[in-house]
Amino acid sequence: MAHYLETNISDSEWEVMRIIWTLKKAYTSQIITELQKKNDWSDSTIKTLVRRLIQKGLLKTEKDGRRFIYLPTVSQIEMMKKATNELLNKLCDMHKGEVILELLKKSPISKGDLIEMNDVIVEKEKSAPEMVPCNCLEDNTIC
Amino acid sequence: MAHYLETNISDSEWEVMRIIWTLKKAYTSQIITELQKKNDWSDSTIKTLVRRLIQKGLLKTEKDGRRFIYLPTVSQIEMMKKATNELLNKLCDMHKGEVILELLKKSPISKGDLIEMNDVIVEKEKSAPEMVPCNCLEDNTIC
DNA sequence: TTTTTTCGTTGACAAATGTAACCAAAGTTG
DNA sequence: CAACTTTGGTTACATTTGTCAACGAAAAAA
Repeated sequence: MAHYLETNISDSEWEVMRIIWTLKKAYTSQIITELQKKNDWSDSTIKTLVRRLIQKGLLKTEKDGRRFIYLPTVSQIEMMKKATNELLNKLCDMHKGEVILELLKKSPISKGDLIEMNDVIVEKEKSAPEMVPCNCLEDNTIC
Repeated sequence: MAHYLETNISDSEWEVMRIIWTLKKAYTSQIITELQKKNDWSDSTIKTLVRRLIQKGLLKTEKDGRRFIYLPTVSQIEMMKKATNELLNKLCDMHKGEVILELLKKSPISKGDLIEMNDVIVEKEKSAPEMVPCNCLEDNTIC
C-alpha cells in the first residue's frame, strides 16, 4: 500500500515529520530529544507516533547497527502543497482569492518568491473573471 | 466552553458546514437533502454530525415551531482563514512562499482579488529578504 | 382518529488519535 | 560478570470521528 499519499495526518504527527524533515534523517533518540524541547510528550508517545508514520508510509527506515535511522518518504513542501490544496478545496471557489490574500499578507516571503508571484498574477489577470462563481451547490445559489 | 473557535473539524463536518453556509440557514431536512446529493450518508449520520457541530459551537439553532433552524456561528471565510493559517504554521517559514505560490497558480481568482494581491506584493517587495530563514529548530539548522 | 411521516434524541460500535506503561534485547560500565 | 542504560516492540486505554439503528413525540395525511 502507501501508493497514495496520506496527507491527513494529525497535528502531533506533523510535528514529528517536521523534525525529521529538518534533520533530513534521524535516530529515535534525536527525534525524542528535539520534540521534547517543545512538547511535554513521553518517549513512548513519540515512539508510537513514529510507528504510525511508518505505517502510513511517510517515513522509511534504514538499519544502522542495532538502531534505525528514520527518513521521510515525501518532502515537506510536497506534503504541504497537497494538504493546503485539500483544505482549500473545502472552500467555495468564490472565496479562495480572499483567503490566499490573507496568507500572503501574514506570511514572510522572499524577494524571489514575490517576483514569481507577480508573474503569475500578471498572467492570471489577462483572463481573470470579474467574479469567480460560487460552486457550493448544484443549482447556482450564491453562498 | 466553546469560547475559542474550534477549527479542527473533520472532513465530514466541513461538508455539513458548507451546506449551511451556502443556505445561510437550514432545517435538518434541507441539510440532509443537500448532503445526500453528494454523499451516501444515512439520515442518522448527518444528524450526528450536526449535533457534534453544535457541541463544538459552530452551529446555533433557532426554534421554528417543532423544528429547528440551524445557523452558522462563524463565517466560512473566517473559518477557512483560521484553518489555513494553522496549517501553514506547521510548515517552515522558509517554504511558505513556495506553497502560497502553488495555491495562487491552482486557484481561480477574480480580477479584484488579483489587484489586491498585487498591491500586497509590491508593498512586501520593499522590505522582503533575499531568503526567509528556516525556523524549524532552535539552533539555526537549515531544513 | 388511525396511519404514516417527520424530527429530535439516545445509544452503539469500529477506527483513528493522544498518551503512556512495560518488556526484552543489546550495549555500557563499575 | 552484574547492574544499569538505550532502543525497539507490544499492549493499553481514553477520546474523537465515521456511521448507524432505534425510540418517541409531534404533525400531517388518509
